[in-house]
Amino acid sequence: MDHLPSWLLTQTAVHAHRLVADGLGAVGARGYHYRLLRSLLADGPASQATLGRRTGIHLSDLVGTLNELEADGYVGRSPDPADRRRNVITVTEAGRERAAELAARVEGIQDELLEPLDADERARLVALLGRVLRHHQDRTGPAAALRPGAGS
Amino acid sequence: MDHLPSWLLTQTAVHAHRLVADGLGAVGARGYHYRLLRSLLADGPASQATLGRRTGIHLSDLVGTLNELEADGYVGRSPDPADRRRNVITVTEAGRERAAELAARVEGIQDELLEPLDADERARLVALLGRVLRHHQDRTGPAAALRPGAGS
DNA sequence: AGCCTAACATTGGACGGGCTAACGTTAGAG
DNA sequence: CTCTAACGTTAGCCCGTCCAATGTTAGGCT
Repeated sequence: MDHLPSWLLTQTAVHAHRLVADGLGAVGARGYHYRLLRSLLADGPASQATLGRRTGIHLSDLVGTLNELEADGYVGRSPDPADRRRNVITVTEAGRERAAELAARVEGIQDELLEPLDADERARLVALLGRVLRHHQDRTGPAAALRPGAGS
Repeated sequence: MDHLPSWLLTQTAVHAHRLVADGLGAVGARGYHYRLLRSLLADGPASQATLGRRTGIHLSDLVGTLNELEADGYVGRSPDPADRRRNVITVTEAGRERAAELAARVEGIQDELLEPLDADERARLVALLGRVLRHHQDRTGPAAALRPGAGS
């Protein structure tokens, strides 16, 4: 059991996830909040649909998460005048600060997570994981993004 | 986002998990089934409590999972004559075959998961993950196992 | 103009893995 | 003989992921 790559990966991820969830949970946030704020700041305001594509968060989950962020005043939801189907999501000033706060916490957690590894090893691990991840994203990721026209 | 170790780890784990879940799901099994059968064959029959400690599966989840395995005739649940609090879990012959079936599937999936990596890189990844995992297991694992008397 | 398809936002639900809390039973130590 | 602790079970929560169905709006095709 303890040498199966899939086991190692998922179990280590459990710990990583717990660290992050605890770190964010301590200030009343969770992963989705961070992901969304990040994406909004990095790539600008967007409709919920495009936001979902950018972050990989399901549309149905976006609704609730944005409700939370909106309730706390971190994002604004305004109907797109050019296309009334869309809600344009923007980050407020408070959201900017919130993003910085969460980013700092998440950043600090990386160190805790990789504590037993030195800088070189960390880089190697990141590189290896990156390759595996990209490989599988290329198989299922884009397909999911273009879901409707996937088959063609 | 795409360089944070915790992100890489959890996202890659999502893919790994999906591969395993699909592979096992195709024959009506899931991760817990495999874990339990493995542990029972490797380390022998055990009570549910010790089984939980060995596999890291929560006692409350064990109940249902063992119900499933028992219903399919893969394990037997018999009260321990020496300690009537305990249920001794044993693997049936069908369970042995089932374990082999699941092991084969899981084994095959490792290749799919690590496809973009050569043998050397796979070994390195496994080694790095193993170290990180052990590090965190030593911090939270035993504490969880000894939960009741943890503080003392 | 009209229709029909597709994109959009939303709701309600499911699932798997991990967890907590509570309860009754049984062992075993004091 | 009592009191503590381990055991099994049930019920339920959380987070992240995903599916199905609904109603609305845009836009292409005819």
